[in-house]
Amino acid sequence: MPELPEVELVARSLERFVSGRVVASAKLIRAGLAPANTPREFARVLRGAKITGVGRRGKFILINFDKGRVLLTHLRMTGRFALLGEGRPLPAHTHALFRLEGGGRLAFTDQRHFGFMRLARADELESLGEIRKLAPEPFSEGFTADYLAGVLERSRRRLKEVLLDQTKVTGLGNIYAAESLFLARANPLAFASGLSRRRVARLHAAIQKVLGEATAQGAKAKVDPENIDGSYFDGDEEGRWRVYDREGRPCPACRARIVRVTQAGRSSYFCPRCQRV
DNA sequence: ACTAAAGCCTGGCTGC
DNA sequence: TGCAGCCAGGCTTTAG
Repeated sequence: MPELPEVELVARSLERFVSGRVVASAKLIRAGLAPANTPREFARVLRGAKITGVGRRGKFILINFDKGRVLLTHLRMTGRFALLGEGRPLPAHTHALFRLEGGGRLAFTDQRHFGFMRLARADELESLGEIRKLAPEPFSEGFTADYLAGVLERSRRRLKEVLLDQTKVTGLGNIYAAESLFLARANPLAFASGLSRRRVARLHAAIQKVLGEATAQGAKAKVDPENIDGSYFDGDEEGRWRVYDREGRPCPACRARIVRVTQAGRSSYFCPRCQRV
């Protein structure tokens, strides 16, 4: 159920735990996980392939192999990896399994079957539909306040819907979008094109602050190799988010009650006083 | 081109 | 307690 900071943590964890390892055998257990590949191709290409590094683009994890191959993985809501020691039972909902030379297995599990894999040639990565359409990374040179202003100006949708559109801004999901809007004191229901230039600049800064802080927290997290799902928070859930999932609770800034509305089929949370339309 | 709504799945929680 | 209905941090596809 990860957004950019969680995906980043999963990528870094995989880098740490399995980079340099060689796949002894790979099995696509649920073929629908990787619709662009056949289970046979999956097994054939990955057998003997060495994991040379693990990266991230948007919410996609990129597992790079020698032989010029890359495995795109999207966790969607419930995808996760598990590195299993010898003799450990296979977790429930395992949809792909990689046996590693020298011992151990890497399992991809996904309770809700929303996750996605695609084995591709590294040289075609940028041309793949999944990657090509993505907006600039939030911490790249391309993601400036000017860029964001342009995107918002041209949209007829409401602010939060644009923030969730990965072709406009990458990495935000429902939670960090809500938190970013709160920090920027911007209303999720406001029309994107109506935002003042000043507020766009605040929103741009808020997105980087929210994602940056979460990513930094993730970098310090202790990760269980058997449960690589990007979770990094080990504190008291109360107070974890400023507005997300806090309907009826006091706004941390002004004590007004947080409101929840349904927007594009998802919950949006905001402070009606701090985040006026 | 753009946007809105339905659809993909399973499981946990809520309210009757 | 049993169960229907709702909800879940994502994205694609279809329809307009």
